Amino acid sequence: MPRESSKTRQQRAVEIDKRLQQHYPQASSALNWRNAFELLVATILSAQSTDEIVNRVIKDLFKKYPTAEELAVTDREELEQEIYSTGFYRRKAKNIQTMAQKLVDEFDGQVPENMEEMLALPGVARKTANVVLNEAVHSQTGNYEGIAVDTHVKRVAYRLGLTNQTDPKKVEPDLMELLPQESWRQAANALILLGRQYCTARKPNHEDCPLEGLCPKLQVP
DNA sequence: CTCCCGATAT
DNA sequence: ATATCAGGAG
Repeated sequence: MPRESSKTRQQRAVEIDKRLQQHYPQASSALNWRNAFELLVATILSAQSTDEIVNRVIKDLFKKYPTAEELAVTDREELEQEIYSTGFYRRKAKNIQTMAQKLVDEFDGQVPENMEEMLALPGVARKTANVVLNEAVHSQTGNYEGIAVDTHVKRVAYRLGLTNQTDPKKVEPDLMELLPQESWRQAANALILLGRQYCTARKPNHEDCPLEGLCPKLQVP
């Protein structure tokens, strides 16, 4: 691996990180959660859905089922109906209930606070685990274990030339190497906002993009 | 790789 | 009509 190109990418990553912090200083999850359990459920529901729809659904959902205990034992079809509009509702309902039951059985109904136990929960992989750990557990300490790579982070990071990978599991270590650990939470949230507002999947707005000058304007893979 | 799946933008 | 939306499991 040539020294020149790696250095250039690293330096651009620093500039991008700085620009993102300037433009999105308070970037955080747009999901309306009040505790780690709510964020965990909300993030499971957010698969192939939008924050707007998920927020609409969880408002009523947590009014009916505020805790893991209540969510674990409720009627499956009733839960499916409650989360229907987020899509994948059968699989999500099953995952949420088995996950909630495991929290009750093994963690006194609480969300575990480390990566290994998070990943052992049904329906939870690195993206969801990183979101919950970074936003609800480590947000004050900055002791992040990884970067939440969702569809926006994956797309924007690729277009910015921060990775040549398209698999989110391979994008994450690339970003972890390029960005300082204390930026991992903020940077991911800022990349999501940038992805929603400017670097959209279908029609990226290069003219008004706050990262103007730092982007090679790569085409979508 | 396929499947799961409704809501919305283009 | 089709692509895409804070993905994960088999």
